[in-house]
Amino acid sequence: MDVQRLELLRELAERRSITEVARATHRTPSAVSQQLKVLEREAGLPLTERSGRGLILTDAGRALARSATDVAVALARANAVWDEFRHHATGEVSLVTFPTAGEMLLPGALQQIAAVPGLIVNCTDKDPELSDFPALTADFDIVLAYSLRGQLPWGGRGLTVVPLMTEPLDVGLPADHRLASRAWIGPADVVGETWIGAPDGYPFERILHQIEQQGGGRALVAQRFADMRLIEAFVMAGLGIALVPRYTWGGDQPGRLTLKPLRGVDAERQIVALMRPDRAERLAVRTVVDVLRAEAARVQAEHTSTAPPSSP
Amino acid sequence: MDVQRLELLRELAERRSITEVARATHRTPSAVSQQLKVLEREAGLPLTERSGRGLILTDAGRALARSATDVAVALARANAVWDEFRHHATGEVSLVTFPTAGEMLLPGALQQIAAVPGLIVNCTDKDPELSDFPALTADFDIVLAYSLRGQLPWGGRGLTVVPLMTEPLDVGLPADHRLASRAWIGPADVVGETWIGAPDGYPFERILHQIEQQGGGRALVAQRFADMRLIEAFVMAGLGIALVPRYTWGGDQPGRLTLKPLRGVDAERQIVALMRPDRAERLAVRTVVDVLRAEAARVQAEHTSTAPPSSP
DNA sequence: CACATCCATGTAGCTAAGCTTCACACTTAT
DNA sequence: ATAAGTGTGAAGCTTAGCTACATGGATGTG
Repeated sequence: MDVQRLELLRELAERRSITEVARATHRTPSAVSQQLKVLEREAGLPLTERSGRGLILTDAGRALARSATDVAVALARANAVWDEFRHHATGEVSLVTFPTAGEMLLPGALQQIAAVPGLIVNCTDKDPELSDFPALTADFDIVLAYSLRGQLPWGGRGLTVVPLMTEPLDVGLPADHRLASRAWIGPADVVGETWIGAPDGYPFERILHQIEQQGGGRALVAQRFADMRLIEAFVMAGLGIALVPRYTWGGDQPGRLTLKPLRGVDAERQIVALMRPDRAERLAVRTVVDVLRAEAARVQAEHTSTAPPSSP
Repeated sequence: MDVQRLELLRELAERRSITEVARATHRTPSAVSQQLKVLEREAGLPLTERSGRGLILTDAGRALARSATDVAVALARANAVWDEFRHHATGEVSLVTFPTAGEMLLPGALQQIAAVPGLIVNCTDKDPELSDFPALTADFDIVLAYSLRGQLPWGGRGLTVVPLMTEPLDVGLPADHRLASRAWIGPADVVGETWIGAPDGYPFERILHQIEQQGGGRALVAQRFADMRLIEAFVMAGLGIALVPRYTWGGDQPGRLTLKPLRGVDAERQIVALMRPDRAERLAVRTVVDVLRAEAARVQAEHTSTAPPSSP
């Protein structure tokens, strides 16, 4: 019933391999194996089973790992208590983001965080196609993730989810496009267009499918890019139109690219912070998340009041 | 942030002295002092303060101790999880009771518990006058306690309270008493009587005061005893009347002592199991409490159906 | 006022838990 | 078949945390 051992079991439940757990906890695989063995002996029943050259957890093992999370949460909360007593959220916080959210939120957020002494935030970006968002919570304190409405991939995993904002997805058009003077756009207007899409597996594809269904036709996807800057360049060159997140759009080249809201299709993405519940309790982590929420609200307010996309 | 150390701090919060904590945890005072020192250094601010030759906790220390309880609860719950997987509540459970509840509940309960292999229950009794019920939870897993309605002494301490039963307090009369044929009794009927009371400090005294207020007079308390058997003997000898818990009464001497319900006065006591929240999570403890609840319900049902005190 | 007592806390040393290193068995890919 | 991945075991070392003993204040008591 030692906490360290329970923690190891929990890591094993997430990382599926003793070698990975050892790497993550800066230990030898042998040490991890020995500790899990002790835990198993204490428990009195097998917690793991060999499967191929790896191993998997038994039902008992999974159940114990689940309650190990509660222990970790309580422990992290205790830690937060004395951080609050000292009035400073200290320590390092690691964060991954997908590119567009990072561009939109992180510069402003980190400027505010710089004012907090002793709080260090390490940011990285990862391409959302390659990455399984929930899995990243094992290695990062905060994972900025997005999902389209209706699909909620991070429900049953026991992760803490903090919504930051919901961002409309508009249609990006070159300034000289035939639809550039319209206030908004419906599926039928654009179903025949040439599109600059996202690679397979990106959730944006689902919206394109919706457009096809609602509009009654097939959208021609000429190119598939992950980088939004690249997509915008293609649109401005007149090589196609694309779905563009409204707030993320820098508005860099006024006159060469305009955004039109899409009606009749549920085109929104929800941007959230994803965390392991114990890490979410850390005062340093909570502080960063609060700043992110405020920054997201600021961005959203700025766009809705000053610059509706129909009349830039 | 080690759990062992947090546990020590929590013990210190309850026992107010390092020596006592050392005794309770089977350690040397020096060892306890060293560990608390480490914890203090980790926390970065003082957790204790010297006060006379002892010491007291600072605000930070108390706050940390509180959250240490949550950690202990989570840990105990994890422990219960694998106990449930093994389908047997094992281990030792210690229990204190006040005499009357012990007589009423424990024999039946322990007979049932004997059927559970590996579950050992150690019982003791303590006189309720001498004992501060909440304080006993530091040394016993389960504390059987009682309180009169309205007064709830175990509210803010963060203890787990499981109600077992509410027991009416009747008036015990000798069989040849002038009121022995009445179906029930009001305050005015008995305010002038000679009473066999409880020692000062017992909550029963409050009910006697209520009777005096409602009845308009003064009750003459001839003797004060704590032992219920003794009180009953005095009543049967015609030396006075007394408040007798209805279900506790053995009914030993039919015809020599009768119980009459008291109307117009809120004469009930609530019998509860009092536990430290982490101990309450242990499967073995929960099992014992469940048996106690069932036994209490059985006793109550038996009395209300077969033997209303007005017609024995 | 000295004395005994009770408390917390330091110092020295020992024990044992938990780590690393190395070696081995086993399973899958090339 | 060889190589590279997996988890596990035995031997040894490091160190966290304990005991034993000694010390310094604070509180009663002759």
